[in-house]
Amino acid sequence: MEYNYRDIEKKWQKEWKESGVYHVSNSSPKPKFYVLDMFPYPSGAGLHVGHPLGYIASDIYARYKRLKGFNVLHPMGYDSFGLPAEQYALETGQHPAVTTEKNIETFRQQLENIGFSFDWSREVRTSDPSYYKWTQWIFLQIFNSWFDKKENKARSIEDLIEIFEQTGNIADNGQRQTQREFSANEWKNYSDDEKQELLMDYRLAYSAFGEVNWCEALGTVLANDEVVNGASERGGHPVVKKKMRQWYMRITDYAERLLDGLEQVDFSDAMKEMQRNWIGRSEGAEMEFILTPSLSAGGEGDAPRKIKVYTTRPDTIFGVDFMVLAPEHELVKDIVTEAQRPAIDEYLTYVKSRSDRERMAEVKQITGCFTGAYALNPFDGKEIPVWIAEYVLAGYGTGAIMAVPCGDQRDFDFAKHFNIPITNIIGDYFNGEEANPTKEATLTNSGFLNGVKMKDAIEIANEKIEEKGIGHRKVNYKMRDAGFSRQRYWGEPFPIIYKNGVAHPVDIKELPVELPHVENYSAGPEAQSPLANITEWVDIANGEKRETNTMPGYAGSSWYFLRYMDPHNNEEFADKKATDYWNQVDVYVGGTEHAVGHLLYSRMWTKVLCDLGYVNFDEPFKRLVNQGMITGNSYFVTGFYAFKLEKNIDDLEIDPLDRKRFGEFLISIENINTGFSTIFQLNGEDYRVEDISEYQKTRVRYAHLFIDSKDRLTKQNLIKAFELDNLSSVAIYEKLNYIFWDGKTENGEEFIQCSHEVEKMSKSKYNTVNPNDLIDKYGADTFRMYEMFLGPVEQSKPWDTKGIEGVHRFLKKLWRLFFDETKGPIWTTLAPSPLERAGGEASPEELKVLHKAIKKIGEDTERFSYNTAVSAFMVCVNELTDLKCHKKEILEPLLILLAPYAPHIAEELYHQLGNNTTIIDAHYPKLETKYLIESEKEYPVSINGKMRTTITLPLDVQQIEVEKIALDNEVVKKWIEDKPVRKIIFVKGKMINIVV
RNA sequence: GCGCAUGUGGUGAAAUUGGUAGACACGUCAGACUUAGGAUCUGAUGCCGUAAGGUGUGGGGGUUCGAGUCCCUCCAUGCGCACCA
Repeated sequence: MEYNYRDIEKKWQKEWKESGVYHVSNSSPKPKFYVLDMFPYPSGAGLHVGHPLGYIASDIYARYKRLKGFNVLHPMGYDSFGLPAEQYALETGQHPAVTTEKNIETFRQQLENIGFSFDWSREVRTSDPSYYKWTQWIFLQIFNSWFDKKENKARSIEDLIEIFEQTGNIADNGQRQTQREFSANEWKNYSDDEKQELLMDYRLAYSAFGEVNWCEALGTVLANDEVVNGASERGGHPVVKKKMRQWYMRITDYAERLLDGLEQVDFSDAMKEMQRNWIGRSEGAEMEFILTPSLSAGGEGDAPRKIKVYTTRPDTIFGVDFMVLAPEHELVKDIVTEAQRPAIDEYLTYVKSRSDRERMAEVKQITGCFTGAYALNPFDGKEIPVWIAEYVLAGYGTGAIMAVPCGDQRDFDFAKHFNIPITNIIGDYFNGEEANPTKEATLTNSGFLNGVKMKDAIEIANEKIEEKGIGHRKVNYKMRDAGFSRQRYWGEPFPIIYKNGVAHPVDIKELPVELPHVENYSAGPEAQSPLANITEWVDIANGEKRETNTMPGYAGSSWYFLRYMDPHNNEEFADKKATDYWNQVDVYVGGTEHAVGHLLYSRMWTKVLCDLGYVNFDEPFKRLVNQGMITGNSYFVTGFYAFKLEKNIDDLEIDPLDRKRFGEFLISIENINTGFSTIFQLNGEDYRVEDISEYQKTRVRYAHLFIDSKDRLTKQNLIKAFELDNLSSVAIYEKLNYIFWDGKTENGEEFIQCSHEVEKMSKSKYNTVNPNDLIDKYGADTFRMYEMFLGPVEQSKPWDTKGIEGVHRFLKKLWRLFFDETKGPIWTTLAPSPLERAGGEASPEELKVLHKAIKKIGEDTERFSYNTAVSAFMVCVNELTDLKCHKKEILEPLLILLAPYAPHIAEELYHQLGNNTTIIDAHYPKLETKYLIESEKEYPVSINGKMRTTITLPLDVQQIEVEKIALDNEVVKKWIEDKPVRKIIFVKGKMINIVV
């Protein structure tokens, strides 16, 4: 009987599905365990080999925990709202719901092929009205909350209204940037609309005018984490700043708790560091500099104008040589002198003309302009010139800085560039060539701080600043409130209605606010969402209008892990009993790419829900395991070559989603023989031969090519490839005139040189491998084990199918322990001959092999070291083969060990052995250490730390004299002959070291 | 620039606490069985050397009886952040 993985896998997948063995109940006497995967966005591309890595890892863990006697929640669902589906709809007119449904089917089929143990009865889809009803409901809870800084938690907005009615917001003490301060009486006299407007400054979900990241190509605003280097993360389209009314999550209020919470969770240091970095906490002081008297606000008697700055280094106050305002700073127009006004206006025009992208790209370029105004150093009264410059950001701190050129490189460069004299306050630490940000220096030229070490001076300066009443200590965060609205169709509608232009929540009884059907997905008037076009939906009675924005992609994913606990509940987002029972996610497996997006948002939402009493835990994920990315090999062409386009790239029919990174367009040539992809990169412009030299890399997509050499593409081969390619995308090439050469080489052959680069696997790079192909060839069990065998789960690694044969061989070898090709079943429950012990009783060697595996595999599984666990299986099967062990007593426990890794073959053989229940009902084999203990052990003996020989001793020997060892060991005898022995060291029962 | 990782054979990688470096697998070589082998099995395989032996975990230095592991320093690669005051 052969190992027929196709039939076996099909049979058991069907069986598991029909019997629902993986369905899990919310009540069980067993302890609970929650193993969660980051649910996928069902893209049209389907799964590639990189996707399942984390799913397999978590599935192994879930299956392992079940066998260990836990009630395991291991669900899966789909993050089915999102931009790509809508972009696709725009192009094809297909409703996103339809394409999403289709994509989910593909995903589901691919996932089922791999044999996961998900409880599909708990599947969630964020685009399902019965799901987003609760997304909207949670949004309203957040909308109806404010953050009490004294209690450091969210509270109901009703509580705040009560406070306002009693004391107004004066007691608030300027903690919140509100439109105005008011007393209780004033509050009571405000109209309802005014009250609502004021409350908006407090709500945790609020709408406000603000600068947003506007992406014209996608027709929507984006959150900060969705913008990478001035371009949209998805699609790589340019992003500009724009003032718009938007919804926000007041995540900044949770900055401190999001930081503190990291102490309690088991995330990797890198992940924690990334989150800390994103939150960007810094301690410092805010202080005011008075502008010279001539610049007081109005006439003689008015209070002088002040510039408020933020600094983390108040100790350097005497080193301030100039001040810089962000060009957008509101004070600029007031303080500029007549003489400087033309220069300033010119500079402002220049700044406005520059996109964020340019600003970021040209960081090194130093620009700025003197305002003509001077500020006074509050301690020594020195006059300090005030400049404006791009390098100071309006959005951070106060939008103004005190510049200390001897301590800050940017300030130093600026001072050098504009010839501003530099004061040295750090003595020898400053060499005049570059700034030195040290804290070790002893201050000089620093008034009352002279002779004080900078480290200590910070505290002294802070005290002095507060004492003089010119400022106070302040903690700042880089993180901003998260933009929460999108001008798109395919997302959750806001449960918000405008009455007289004031936002009101929809009555909870009316949820969900369903997404209406539209015929046309293009933007509404004035860059509004497509929903704005459906007037019959927008306009309710009495001039009331619906909010037409939709929620961003991270809305639904910020709480889905809670919905799995009670997915069919129509009364609540989840029964409190269910959330109490399942509690935190014990193990969360997913990629690092969500470090600052999804993970922060879900942590915040959980904290809000916890503050409001809906759940009992305020960190959603107890332990996070980041699977590494599986990278693909992309081969780049590095020689000279050229493509000439007859048409502008914009006229080519290319899926816009594939046009990553600003119109570059990608073509890959796949070498099917070797499994490598060869990729060229073609800039998205018409270009001619002479332009080529500046392009180091060029990609070509979609031409399938058969070549023998993996580093050489000949011109002829490439032409052949274009001819051979019968994919639809060939259409693109028919519009291309390709010319490429160089290569004048040894034998005059024209060729293109390739170098290869390892990058993230993605459809647009054409370096993906579909798991179905591998499963078809080797089976799901082989695929699962191979993905784990590849290396540590947490590590990124290039995909390479070379080693898969080895894993497949292992499974076949395992099969042969049970079946002989000709004889059929060969396992024994009774001794086959009188010479062997009766009853199938296993020998000590066999038991040792088994229990060694139980120990090693159990430990490895526990710590997610799956690659070494797979190795341990191989060792075990090799040893059993050598021992010719076919005893059920040994083989059955081995199958249970194997079941998490290769569930199909384990299940099949388990049944072949005569079991009638599925393996899920089995118990993980108990480790009997007694089988591992030996009475004697061979110890390595080293002399002076160098391994020389071995010696066999009884196990219980803790100490031994050198002379005794020397008695029957020639090597030791020789070594100690004429030398005095200093000491002998017995190391942890592992080895013996003799020092002579 | 700042922060965080990681550097071990031809390749993917093991080595849980400082204790026989290279488990396991790929690849390669040799052999067996075969009409055949892209099936299966056996053996060899870090490097230098016929061998004895020497040498070896990015480079240099240190601690230790003993270092892949700890400390210092330099180098390389990857990831994250990036005018954040």
